[in-house]
Amino acid sequence: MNTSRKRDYTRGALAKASGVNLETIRFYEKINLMPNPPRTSNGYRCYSSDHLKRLTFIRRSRELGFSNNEVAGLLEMVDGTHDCDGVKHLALSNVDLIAHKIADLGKLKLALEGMAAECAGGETPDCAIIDKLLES
Amino acid sequence: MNTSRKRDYTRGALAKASGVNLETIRFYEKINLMPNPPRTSNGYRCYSSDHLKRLTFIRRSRELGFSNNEVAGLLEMVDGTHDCDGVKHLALSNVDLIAHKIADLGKLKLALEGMAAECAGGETPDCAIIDKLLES
DNA sequence: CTTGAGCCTGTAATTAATACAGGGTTTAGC
DNA sequence: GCTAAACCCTGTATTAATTACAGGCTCAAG
Repeated sequence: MNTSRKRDYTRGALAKASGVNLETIRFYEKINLMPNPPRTSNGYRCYSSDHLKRLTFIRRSRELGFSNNEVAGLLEMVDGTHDCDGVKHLALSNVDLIAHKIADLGKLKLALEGMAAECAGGETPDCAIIDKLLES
Repeated sequence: MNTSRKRDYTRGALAKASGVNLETIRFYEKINLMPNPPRTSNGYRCYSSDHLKRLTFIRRSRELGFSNNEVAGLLEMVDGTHDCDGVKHLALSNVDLIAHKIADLGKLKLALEGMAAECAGGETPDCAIIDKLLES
């Protein structure tokens, strides 16, 4: 057994393991997303697998579009009794936001594709499509 | 007909008409997304409907997730200052960019929806979303 | 004529990082 | 045992994209 009993990480090791930038870890410490870790005798930060878990949670949440403030809220729920309704509501409101962005991007993509097609002639492009986007 | 013949806007009026913050207009001027407008005798900025059009385009593009730098590229296309080949290339590379963004957002949306679907809601002690974010 | 709204300028604060500068330590090679 | 690279520490500065504020002018209404 003894697959990984209380492995320690330096800041650099934690950065590699979590996929979070070295400096960003210190930043998260400053804004209290991450706790002040214990230090070794030489003053180096000494992280545990719990820290790795928490930091990975933060990274994933950020990648899903949660702001640092929202992540702080999620972490509070992780730490305490998590209020499932609150989490779900936050997730779904982000889904709405993303869906809207996707729809808008689709429209602009069509407009740009149309414009590119008109550019094929070799003359100065007619910006009718962009104009249309401007008017709407 | 004379629906709107060369209406002038103050900075405040332009802000209201475009939906862009008053201060942001000055900022766009500083980073050259917006031109230095003519001034009235008292030094006030004097905008036209062309400025409004351009600023609205910038706002929409920003809302669609383009960086200010990317918006600058889009505006070059709108201005038609480039030869057709350059314009077409820029347009198509932006289409790629948008397609990529759409794909990424689609993945995010699926991930969030999947997590939310597994979440029972209510005040149950376990939250599927948080569990997923905590997974090793 | 005197408020107050609106304009002007330059600078500071905000969010979410990232990048130094100028040090101290640790480890790997010779 | 010694040197040099690699890694850690701190604090501060920079980035992007705004937004806010301080300290003044000016214009329109009562």
